[in-house]
Amino acid sequence: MPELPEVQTVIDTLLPRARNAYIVAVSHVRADVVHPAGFDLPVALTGRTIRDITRRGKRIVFVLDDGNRFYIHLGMTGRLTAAATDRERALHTHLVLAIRRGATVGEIRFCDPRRFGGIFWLGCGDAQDADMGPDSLQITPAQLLKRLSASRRPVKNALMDQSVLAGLGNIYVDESLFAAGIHPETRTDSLAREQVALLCRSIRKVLRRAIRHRGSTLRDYRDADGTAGGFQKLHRVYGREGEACHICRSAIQRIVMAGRSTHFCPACQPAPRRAPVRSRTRADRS
DNA sequence: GTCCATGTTCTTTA
DNA sequence: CTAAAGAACATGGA
Repeated sequence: MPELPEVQTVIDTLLPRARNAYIVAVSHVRADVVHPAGFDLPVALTGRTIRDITRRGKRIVFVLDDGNRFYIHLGMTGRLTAAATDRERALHTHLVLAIRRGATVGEIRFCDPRRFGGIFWLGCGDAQDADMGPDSLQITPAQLLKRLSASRRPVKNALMDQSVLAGLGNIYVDESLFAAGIHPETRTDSLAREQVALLCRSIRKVLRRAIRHRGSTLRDYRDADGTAGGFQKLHRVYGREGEACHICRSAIQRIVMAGRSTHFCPACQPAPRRAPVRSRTRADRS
């Protein structure tokens, strides 16, 4: 469930309990969530201190006192929580860090039923995110224009691609396109410069607002304290198929793009004039 | 039993 | 060749 606002909220709630925490022990490691395969996480982490936790796209990056880093990706159903040692452990808990801060002890737990998430060791090298686009909270109109004009895909598909722009997922792409009044099937190479600039502002605005409301909880997502988010109540299109658009009262539509549910207002986000999304046919190429 | 789900990566197709 | 579409991954809820 976690897109940028949820990941940021997890970090914001985890940091007060984890910064400068000493890792006493590492347990409940499920081998197939650790990358690279076979990496000895207990050896690397036991006795280290967590200096900081930062975010890059949807990645939660832990910075250790020895200069090494690793990140946790929550995938679809991952949860990262701070819990009292004696509190019952959830099913599908795949990593537990026993920590001590001064006189306070506790645990950081990673739980992920579907196991689409994982723990990724980075070491201390540079260029640890070379395959990722600019962060969605920092993106500038010029950067976005450059990235989008490099492809001819529907804008929805391009925005879902983490190498184009890091941090957006299915919910916030739909919400951002609605905020910008752009139909998801619009091809990126047909977006005007001003549309891209508006989209850029919309993305940042939607994300900041979602963070303010502590993310969207549809089912699984919780912050590090176990608290649900509130932004799902403020979604304008996501999950609102058939309901009235808050702006124009038209019925919100749902289609499938890139294998994902895609929601938009047919009036506020007018369909592209030429060649919508469909794949090219033999006749098109001749 | 069916379909669907907040994500990423590998494979196949065009 | 590259770009993009599609399938696969694993679990649970409706």
